[in-house]
Amino acid sequence: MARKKSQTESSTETTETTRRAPMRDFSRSLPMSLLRAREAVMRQFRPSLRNHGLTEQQWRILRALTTVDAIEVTELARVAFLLGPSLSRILRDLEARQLIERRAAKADLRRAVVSISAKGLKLIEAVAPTSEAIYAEITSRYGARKLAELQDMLGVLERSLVAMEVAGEESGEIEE
Amino acid sequence: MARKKSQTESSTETTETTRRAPMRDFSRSLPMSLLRAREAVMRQFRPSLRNHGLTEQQWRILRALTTVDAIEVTELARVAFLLGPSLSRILRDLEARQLIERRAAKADLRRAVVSISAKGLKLIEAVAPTSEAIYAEITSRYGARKLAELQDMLGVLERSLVAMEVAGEESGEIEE
DNA sequence: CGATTTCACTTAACATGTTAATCATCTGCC
DNA sequence: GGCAGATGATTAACATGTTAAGTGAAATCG
Repeated sequence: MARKKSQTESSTETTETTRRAPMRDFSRSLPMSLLRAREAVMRQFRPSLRNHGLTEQQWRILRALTTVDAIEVTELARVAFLLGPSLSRILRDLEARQLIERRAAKADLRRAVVSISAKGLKLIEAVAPTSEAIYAEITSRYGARKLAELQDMLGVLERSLVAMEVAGEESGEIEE
Repeated sequence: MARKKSQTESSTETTETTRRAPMRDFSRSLPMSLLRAREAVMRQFRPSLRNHGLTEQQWRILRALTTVDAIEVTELARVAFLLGPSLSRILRDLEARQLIERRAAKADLRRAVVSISAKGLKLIEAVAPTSEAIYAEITSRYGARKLAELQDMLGVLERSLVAMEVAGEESGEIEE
């Protein structure tokens, strides 16, 4: 908890003008930096996905399904990084479009097991070339080594924050 | 693409086998890395914001408004990095809650000028200490220098991609 | 001027993010 | 076996993301 308030005070003089240089500090916050970077990346992919009638999340799910034979919904949510409710809706739609197949797990009827269909695979194969070309272009422009370094730093950040959450819970704040 | 199919039977311990190293390449893509990192960051802030009845976007807007006297909607969308329709809805709600004030520009009745209200300022001041403490904690955990380097790399990436878009348009694809 | 086009929003419509509640099954314990 | 609590998945409700269409005001051009 010990935290010295050092650069938190600089906001007074950062607001030197209040009219020009609109919120330099704010737009440079970490969440904003990450948001803008991700948006800049996705803006490259969205048109191609859209041409094939897929949203970004639908693509993530189908893409994930190509790497496994079948997978339970909860596990799919984890790998595709979607919350349960979003995944539920999307799976319903993808199933209606016959891009995926779903069945109940024999040993536990609560669990649903999902897999990609032949039609879904065909769709993926139609989109993949463009996507990979875009990804290659990004890698080329930014630099493969730099890109790897960036992703490494993002991974470290992610793990730092998970550790931070754990640290915050080990007191007695599990009250509800 | 090649991934050896293990087993999806034996539901109980399938979780054991399947959860290790599934789709390594996919979950390591740049968009996923950025998404997970940002989510890990925002997960730290959301509870505090929620306690004050604010969403992330509402906070972004109010926070942006504290750095200027008044600002036009389009410009606010640019700084807070929100699309017009989202901003329209949020401004409507914030205005109903009397956290902001809105008036038409004298010189151009199409434009609306927004500013934060006294009530909005008070709310910001109530939330800011916690937010800044969290941000300081993140900075401390990850390292201030490393954080600055990360944000710099994100900025470079963003500019690379903008340049990439421009390059894609300079042929004749401005057809409708 | 006056019609047309452009511009600054705003609405509409649909998909997802987010949290809470619901539902069905499962598990542990008696 | 049966019941209370845990668990997997879905549904509900509201907020935002995203693209397209609509609205009113301003700029442009004939």
